[in-house]
Amino acid sequence: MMDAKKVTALLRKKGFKVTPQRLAIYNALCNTKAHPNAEMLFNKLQPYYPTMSLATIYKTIDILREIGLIQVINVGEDSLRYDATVELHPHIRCTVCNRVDDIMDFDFSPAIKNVAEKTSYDLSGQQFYFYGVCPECQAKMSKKIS
Amino acid sequence: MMDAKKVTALLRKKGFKVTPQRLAIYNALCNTKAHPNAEMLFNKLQPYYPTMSLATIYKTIDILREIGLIQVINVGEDSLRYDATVELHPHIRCTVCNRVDDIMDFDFSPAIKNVAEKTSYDLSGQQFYFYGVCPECQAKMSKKIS
DNA sequence: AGTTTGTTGATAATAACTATTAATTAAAAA
DNA sequence: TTTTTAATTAATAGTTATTATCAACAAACT
Ligand SMILES: [Mn+2]
Ligand SMILES: [Mn+2]
Ligand SMILES: [Zn+2]
Ligand SMILES: [Zn+2]
Repeated sequence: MMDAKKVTALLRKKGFKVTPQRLAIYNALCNTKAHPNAEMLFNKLQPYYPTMSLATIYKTIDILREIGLIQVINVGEDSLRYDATVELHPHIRCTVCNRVDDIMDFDFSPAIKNVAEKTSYDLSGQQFYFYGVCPECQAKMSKKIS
Repeated sequence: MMDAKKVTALLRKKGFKVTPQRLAIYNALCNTKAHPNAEMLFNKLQPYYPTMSLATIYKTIDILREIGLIQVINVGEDSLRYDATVELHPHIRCTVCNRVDDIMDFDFSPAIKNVAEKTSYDLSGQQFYFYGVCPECQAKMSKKIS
C-alpha cells in the first residue's frame, strides 16, 4: 500500500509514465477489501473515467503487478481478482455469494517446512485458498429454513 | 482410482451411459501423474480415438467430476488440469517447465484449525498450490551456468 | 513550446470452454 | 434378438475473459 507520491516515483523509476488512469486503478485497489476483478474495477471507475476502456484496466494491472504493487488472485472463478496487499496471505471464497475475504496473520512456515521435506523442488511461493459459506449467507440460509 | 467394472457400475447408477470414450478418458487420467489439461488428454487419446472431439473431453470431464471420480486443479494457468486422485492434496508447479506434481501425505488439519479460528466462515474445503523449480529444471540451470 | 516516446481507448483477435443439433449408439423394453 | 427410447457423439457455432493492434493523444525531457 503506497501513497500517490511513492507510486508516482516507482512508476517513473521503472520507466513507466504516470497517468491519472494508473493512479486511479491503484487507488481503487487500495481502498477496497473486495478483491475486485477487471470488470468490477471498470464499473467502479466508470463514473469518474467514463472513457476508460477495459483494455486500460488490464494493461495497468499488468504493470502494477510487474512492479510489485499488486498481486493476482486466482480463486477458481472464470476471472482473476486483484489485491493491493502484496504480502502472501490465504483467501477464502464464499461458495454461495462468491465474496472473497482475506485470512491475515496466517503462519505459512509449518506448511512450507512440511512441503520442503517432501519435494525436491526449489520452493519460491505458494497460494492457499479456502472455501466455505460466509456469515451473511449463513444467516440468510438459516432464515430460509425457519 | 476405480477399475473399469466399478466405473461402469457407477456411471449406470448415476444415470449416465457407459461409452468407450468415457472409459478411455478416465483410464488415461488414472494412468498418468502429469495432471493433464483437456488438450493434453485430447492429444494422448487422438491415436486411439481419432474421431473424438475436444467437446467430448470437456463433457466427459464434467460428468466424471460430478460423480466424484476426478477433481479439477487450477494451478493458475490459462487452462484447468484434471486428477484421478480425488483426495484433496496440495500441488506444486514448476515455474520453468510448468510440470505439476503432487504433494502427498500433507496434513491439512493445523492449517484448517488455524483458519477456522480466524474466520467466521463455515469451512468446506481448500486448495493449496506451491511454486518452485523442479529438479530437472534445476539441473538444466546449473549446467547452463557452468 | 516543441519533440519524443510511451499510453489510451476503440476495435479486432485469441483461446478455453460451453451450447446446439443431427446422426449415432447404448440400453431398456418387447 | 429385435425394437424402441433416450442419451451421446462430434461437428460446429457461440461465449467470455483476456490480449494484441494501432491511430490519436499526453507525459516527460530539453
Ligand atoms: Mn487479500
Ligand atoms: Mn494430484
Ligand atoms: Zn456469502
Ligand atoms: Zn521444471
